[in-house]
Amino acid sequence: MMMAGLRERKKEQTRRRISEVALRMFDERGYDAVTVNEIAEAAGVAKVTLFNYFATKECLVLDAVKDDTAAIVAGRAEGQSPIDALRAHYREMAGQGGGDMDVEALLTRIRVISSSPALLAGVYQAHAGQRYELAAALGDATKDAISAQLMAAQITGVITTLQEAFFHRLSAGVPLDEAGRLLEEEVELGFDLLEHGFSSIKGEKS
Amino acid sequence: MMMAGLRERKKEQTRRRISEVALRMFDERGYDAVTVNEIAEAAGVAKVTLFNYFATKECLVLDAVKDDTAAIVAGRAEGQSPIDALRAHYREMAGQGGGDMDVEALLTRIRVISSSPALLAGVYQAHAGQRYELAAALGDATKDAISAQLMAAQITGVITTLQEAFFHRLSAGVPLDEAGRLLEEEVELGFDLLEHGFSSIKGEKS
DNA sequence: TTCAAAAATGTACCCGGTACGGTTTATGCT
DNA sequence: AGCATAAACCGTACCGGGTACATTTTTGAA
Repeated sequence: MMMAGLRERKKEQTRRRISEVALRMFDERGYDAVTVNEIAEAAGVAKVTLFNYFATKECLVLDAVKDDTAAIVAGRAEGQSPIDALRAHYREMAGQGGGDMDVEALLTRIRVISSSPALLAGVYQAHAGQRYELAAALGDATKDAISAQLMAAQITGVITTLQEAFFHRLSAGVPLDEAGRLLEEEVELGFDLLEHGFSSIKGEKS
Repeated sequence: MMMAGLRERKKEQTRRRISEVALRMFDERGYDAVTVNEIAEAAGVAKVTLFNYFATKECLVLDAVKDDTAAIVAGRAEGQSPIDALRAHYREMAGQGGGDMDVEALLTRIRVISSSPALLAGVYQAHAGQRYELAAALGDATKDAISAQLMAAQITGVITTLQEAFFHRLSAGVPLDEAGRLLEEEVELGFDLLEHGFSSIKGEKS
């Protein structure tokens, strides 16, 4: 009988502990200045065990971050265009301002990531992965492969940019609800750009 | 008097030798399977010297690769829109099929890069850097910062995708001139997408 | 209680990259 | 030509991330 084991719970618990300890240490002393040995010791495990939970040092910070545009496109309602599905999703997401998320933890995570070139590189890599997945998901609804790839690249670029702007504001001290409101506007702007192109706002310099 | 020294020539020569040796070894045995010690030994220099020429192992392959969309935008003709300048540049580039480039060397470079996750990560990082520079260059011509960033992200995405498709074809054995012809079409497609949006080709499934 | 599987561990090692101190070599000046 | 200087080069030792391996501890279930 597989009774939602105690084992599994302990594992998740250990994993969380390692991750939290690491994030706190990174935040206090900087990503590069903290060694995995120190993290392991502080978390009360061996180095090998740490690498058993997290494949790399980067993963200690980045494993918790994931976006899944491809899934949104693949799971869209019948007859809905991919771009509409994505716009609806991010519109809602911006509206509720994240909702159930732990703002404190998120902020330190952002702080750590954005102050480390190595971690930023990891983020870029993740984006590239998303781009490929999204292109595959778009493949069915577009007339050819290259169009799907081009659209996927543009969409991923826009979403990435929106996220960055949002996080940047949070880091700068803008309150969550105000950042959410700004994000709502920018989501519309971004998706309008995707749907209608640069020519729709060309030369409208304020 | 700075008379184009023998020293400088030797340096460039050494640098090239290291780079060429490294690329060949990577191509033969795989990026991860070759150590920098081996490269240094094969090139007849000390490991320290190698790292004096190339900051990291990645740089041995990636230092030769660079694109400069920001410069194209910054140096565009009076009254020309950024997007027009970029389209013109890549149109011409595709037309002459690279022209003076060494196809053989380029191909092995592509082969090495695309078969190594570490190198691909480096490429993605470079793209991100380009995105920031392009956003800065676009900043003057757009109505606000976020629009510039969104456009830069879309443009970078499109150019990246076009490059990837082109290189992918070359790797697959498509002759250079044919790949160039296909690229020409796709450049127009990509920039049309940027200018007029997805709605302009929506539902045109062939 | 007992036993097999899973998890954790310690050790030793590899590789990329850096610090340091000493040696060669080109260069510019006399 | 000869000499001083600064640049390039080198060997060595070291650090930190990551892995292989053999061993021990823990855990779930019979």
